[in-house]
Amino acid sequence: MEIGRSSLRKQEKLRTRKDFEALKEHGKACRDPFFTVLVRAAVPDDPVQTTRYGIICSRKLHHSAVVRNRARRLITETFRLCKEIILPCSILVIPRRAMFGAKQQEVQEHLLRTLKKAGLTREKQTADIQSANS
RNA sequence: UGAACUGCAACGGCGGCCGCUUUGCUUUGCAAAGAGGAAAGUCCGGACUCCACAGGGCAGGAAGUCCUUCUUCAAGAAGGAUGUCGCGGGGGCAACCCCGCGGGAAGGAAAGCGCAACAGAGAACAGACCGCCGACCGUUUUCGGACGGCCGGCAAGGGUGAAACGGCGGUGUAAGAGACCACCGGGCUCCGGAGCGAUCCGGGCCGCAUGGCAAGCCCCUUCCGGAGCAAGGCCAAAUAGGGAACGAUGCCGUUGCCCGCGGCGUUACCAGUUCCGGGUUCUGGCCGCUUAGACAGAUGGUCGCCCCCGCGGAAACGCGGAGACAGAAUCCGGCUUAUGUUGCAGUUCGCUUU
RNA sequence: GGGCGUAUAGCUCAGUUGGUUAGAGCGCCACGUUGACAUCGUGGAGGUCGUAGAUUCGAGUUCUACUACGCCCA
Repeated sequence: MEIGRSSLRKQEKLRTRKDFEALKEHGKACRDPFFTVLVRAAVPDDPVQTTRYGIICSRKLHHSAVVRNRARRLITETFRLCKEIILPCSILVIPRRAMFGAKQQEVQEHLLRTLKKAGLTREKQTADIQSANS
């Protein structure tokens, strides 16, 4: 597995209002200085077992659309680069004000640390693959 | 040559790797296209769509000097002109005049209504506080007059105010006053001339009687039917089958209101029209929808080089930093607001040289 | 995206056709009353009227632009 050679499709995004409401109600919250993450393990009866993500970046966080767009794009890019080492689940990321102005590497660092805290990274289970690739 | 301000124009360039949206094709991929001057605020106008008509009146809204051009329903933009206001300079005792530069929601104040606090005697065809003058009475007297009271005349001086009912000099008078005169200013539905026109110039008349505010009401001229892509059209699914109004001098729609116009039918259940409620939902899909065209929302991430700045260095170069304001959602045009760097042009100021 | 509305004391609101010093209730502070508290009484503090510009002699009020907050739509 090599990081940086993956694509994202529409199926990997949370698209309906039901998905967002379910995550807001039943998701497990993990807080970070950069963002709040709501995670929920994949539905057992779902045969696809994909990792799906969503972002909430409302006008309340920042009035400038440019700043909000950059936050969204950085998070999307981080998911694209790191999706192979994340277990199948639904992730909802809500950026916080401290994240505005950060670089992509910093966002990736914070997101992986938060997901590792939640026990959703594949690092331990696939340590041999990681070492073999590196 | 430097600084400040104003206006206009362009916005980082190239390449590697990974990736996103749409379209097309010979479909495990390839090719093409992919944010702005403000995309913003939503302040205006138009296109477009619907409301079975768009007709009339009232209300409401927008614009407002003149000419030309662009545009053209209307707004709006550019250039020039006129008047006004502000600043600077000059003239004049002053009122005011002349010249230069600059500003813009620049119609009408003798159609009418309204307002002007406080101060001040008086604030709109006003006004006698301090004053000036005269007659009479009283006291006093150095016989010039002074003081007090009362009656009357006077808008010249002081003082108040944002604004005090033309300015200045003279004649005149008891004192004064456009009461009268010269000059200046002002007004006129007067006359003549110039100009397409706003308007200007000259003459005459008016002694000056009606000054300010219309981003107060209002009047005049021109224009505007209403709502807006969540407009609207087609298809599908689901829920409910509940409540209210309506029986033609009635209800609903059409514009806020009226007229007018259109729809609804008579057996009171059913059915119908409209409204409310309920259900579904980022409306379920497609069209509208775009040589960018999304519908959890694409136009990105990272690396290298060249541009810009700072430091070190003779240089090559090394290190660090910065590239503003800001992201389409039916489209187009205008206005306003946010803005860094570079280039060009204009104005003002400083320095140097001739 | 489109169409509207509001902003005045810590809170909820008044403020007339522009006019002197912007008011009311609750709250707050001090004093009195009480052994102490509540209640009550007296007094007081607290306002760049959301921001800036314009009109005017003079803007909470009129006009323009901006900011913040809120409501509606099929």
